[in-house]
Amino acid sequence: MTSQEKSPGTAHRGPALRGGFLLAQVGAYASMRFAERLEGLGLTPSDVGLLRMIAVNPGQSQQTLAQALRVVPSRVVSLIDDLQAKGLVTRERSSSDRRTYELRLSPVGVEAMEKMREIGSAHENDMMMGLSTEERTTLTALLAKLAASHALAPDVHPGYGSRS
Amino acid sequence: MTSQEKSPGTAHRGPALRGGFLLAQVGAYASMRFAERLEGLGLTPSDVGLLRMIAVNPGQSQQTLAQALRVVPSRVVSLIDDLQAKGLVTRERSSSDRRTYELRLSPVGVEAMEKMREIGSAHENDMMMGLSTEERTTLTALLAKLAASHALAPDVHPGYGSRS
DNA sequence: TATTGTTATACTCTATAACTATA
DNA sequence: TATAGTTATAGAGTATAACAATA
Repeated sequence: MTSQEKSPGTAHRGPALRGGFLLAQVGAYASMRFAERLEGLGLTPSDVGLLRMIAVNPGQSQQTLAQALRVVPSRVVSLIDDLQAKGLVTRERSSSDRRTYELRLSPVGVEAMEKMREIGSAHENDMMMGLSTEERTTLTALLAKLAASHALAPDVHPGYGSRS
Repeated sequence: MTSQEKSPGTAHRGPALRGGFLLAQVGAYASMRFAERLEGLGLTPSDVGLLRMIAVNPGQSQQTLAQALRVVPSRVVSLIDDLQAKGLVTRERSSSDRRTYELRLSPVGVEAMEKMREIGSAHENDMMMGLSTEERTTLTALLAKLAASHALAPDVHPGYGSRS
């Protein structure tokens, strides 16, 4: 009903091809919108992921983090540098192995996590706006199933680097 | 059933928060896998999107393309430079306005489109592997609904640049 | 004077490799 | 000798701004 000129481009390609593209398209859009919301907080999506990893597993070393995120250790350095400069994360030399740091959220970091949760909630509502409650549940379940079938780690966004 | 140590991180956060993250996570994964498949063809996901826009609307100018992709014109220059260097796209001065080029696929470009279609199809199957036929249909429909509700252009992946 | 395409430039992100301190 | 973290450097990707040709 919308094709006025000769332009195809709207309704070509069968369902066999659309799913992968839609996944990438909607996913990139979701990331973009989330990043926009975070700007107000002075954080990037990477920061958020990192903070969550630290919150979930306090005392972790940078190496451990690098492996979990599938990122090069030097990348973690600058990421944590930022977070520390913002006062969200503390680095403390481990007493058992003084080569490593123990990473923890500062009180400010804990507050930031709370704000992030609110932002995440608003983002979720905004993203899902067009779907009914039941549809949201279905979509989330299907996405979770897909994530599981590809062995995607529950909390790791594969967008920290290009390292496989 | 998988939480062995004290580590949470698997089952926290209610359904109210997971959808947006899953969208971004699975979407980024889909993009990554698609990019990997394209490497064999010597193309990037951007190239593919561009080729498709040109295939759908032959004779377009670079400006038109830049607007459709929401990218700065200079970006289109280097993107098309690449495609032309690979022999996939032709630039021809428009006879009505000699400032502009008319962009078209070369015969090689048309062949490449065919290979891309195969790659896309294989990618789709791989991505959806974990879902039944019915589930795939449901997921695709829900994603399409989401895309429509956010007014995402049917064929434009929002990943060409940072320009809103 | 306005528009299309181009070039030159700079900035951001990320990886690689060499280095220091500790084990 | 091996490992954690760091620094320096380089490459890719992308935007901005100045510019030439055409309108």
